[in-house]
Amino acid sequence: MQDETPLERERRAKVARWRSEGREPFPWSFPGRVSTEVVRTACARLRPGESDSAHPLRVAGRLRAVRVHGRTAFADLDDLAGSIQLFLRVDELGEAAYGSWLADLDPGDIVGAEGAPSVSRRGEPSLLVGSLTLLAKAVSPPPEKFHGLQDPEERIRRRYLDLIASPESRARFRARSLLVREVRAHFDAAGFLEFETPVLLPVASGAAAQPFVTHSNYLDEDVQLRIALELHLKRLLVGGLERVYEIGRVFRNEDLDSTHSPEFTMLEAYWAYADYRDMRSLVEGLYARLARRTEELLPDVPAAKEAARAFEAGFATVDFVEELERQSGLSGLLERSREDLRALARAAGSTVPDDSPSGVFLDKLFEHYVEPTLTAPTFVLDHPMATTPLAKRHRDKPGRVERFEFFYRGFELGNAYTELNDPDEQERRFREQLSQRGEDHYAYDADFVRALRYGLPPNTGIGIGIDRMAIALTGAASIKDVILFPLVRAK
RNA sequence: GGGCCCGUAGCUCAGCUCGGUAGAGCAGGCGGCUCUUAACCGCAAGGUCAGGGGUUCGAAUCCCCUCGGGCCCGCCA
Repeated sequence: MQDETPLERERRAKVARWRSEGREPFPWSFPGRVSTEVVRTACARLRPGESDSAHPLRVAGRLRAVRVHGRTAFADLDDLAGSIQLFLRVDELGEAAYGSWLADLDPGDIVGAEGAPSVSRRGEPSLLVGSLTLLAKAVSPPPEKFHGLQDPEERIRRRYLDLIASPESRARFRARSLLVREVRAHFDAAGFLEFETPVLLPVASGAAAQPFVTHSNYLDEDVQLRIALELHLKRLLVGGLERVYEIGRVFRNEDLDSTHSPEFTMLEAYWAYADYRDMRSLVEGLYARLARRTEELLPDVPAAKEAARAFEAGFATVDFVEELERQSGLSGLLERSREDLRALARAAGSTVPDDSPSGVFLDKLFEHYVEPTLTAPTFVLDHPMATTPLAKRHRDKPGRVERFEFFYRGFELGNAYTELNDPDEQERRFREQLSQRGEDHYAYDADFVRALRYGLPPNTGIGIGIDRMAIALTGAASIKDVILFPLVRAK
């Protein structure tokens, strides 16, 4: 065996011994198994020292700690529901079986146990084991039982070890999965249809980001991985599907840090014959629901409790320009020249290039003066036209678009517009974007513009970063704590 | 792109400031123990100190390079 450690050699010897005794160390199944929670429930009726041998139960999971006291032993068995203490006695198992088990069992082994629910004299719910079955030998030892796996690199590269060692990590990822289910339920109930649009495209479009490029042997052409879901979902509205959404991976060839990942999960939804005010109501309901659910899923996590309280109170609403002027003490921002805005952004510490459009400087000012203050759930409304090329102009406020972003704990969780649906204006804005960039991988999606010429109904659309949603609700410190396998360098 | 920090046994960590033959706990081995829960007690074992180079009589420790990682700042609408 390659790179076998002495510990692994020892454990393989146990596998060999097991086989030589005619027992299978990797059997096929363990029928009739219940979760450890069922055993706990059964134990709740018992007093310390009692056991219910009339109603045996079968559990299966991973052995964590084994505590041997001569002719009695305890072991903790973990499953997804939690854990239960196994209570092993010579009196129950017999000398030979008991001795053999203690010789050949190791922490990390996957075992099945059958026995009577019982409560130890010290009051610990247990299973008084009548028979044990090895279900899969752990040839490699698990991480340290008390401190777990601490090395942040190993926790990511070998996530299975992190999940074995950290109940918190397991609970967080379980919560993420169930929250995504909740998101789907919310959109489904509102009459939306979920679709899967292409990942491989001739030209990635719908956002300004560096794409990943790969090659199709069939076409003998380079293709790009999508950077957004928007343009294909809007094509579905052109086609008459009216309410559509997708939860899918998008790819941006950029840095990995605590809030960015080169591949991340985006929800986008488009809703025909509705505007951004309708979308606001939908989002408000969504987050109230998600926060409640998070609290159920993670009752011991303070951030989950805080979120439940925060979103129960609903969202605050502020106007982009009014709030920026209020927080910064500046005035007349919409009337100021680009040079003036650049100077203000510089003064606020931004180092974006001098030739950036004026909207970029406004965004930087907002990030600097306002975003850190947006700790409570807040909708920010009606951004300056210059910051937002793809939204429809505001029906009442000159120089603005119909847009909202929403914030919680100081960072942006989503972004919605009343969407632009004029094909000629859309084409003009794409061309402007191109001329600002001048790089061929920003070539625009001409067929999308062609689709709009056939008539895109008035609609509202939203993008929600699912990873950031998970961070905000579960209180995770980094996007790496909510993405199971973040991109790492090959070793 | 800039700055700071980390890499020692399967795992969790000391040792590095001030150079002198590598330390502990967990896990594993052997022995003991019939109510522990980070069980406990005793004995023995376990190392390419990330890799390479340099300084030195002598390097885990000082210097240089490389690899991998972390944090902060900047950039990424």
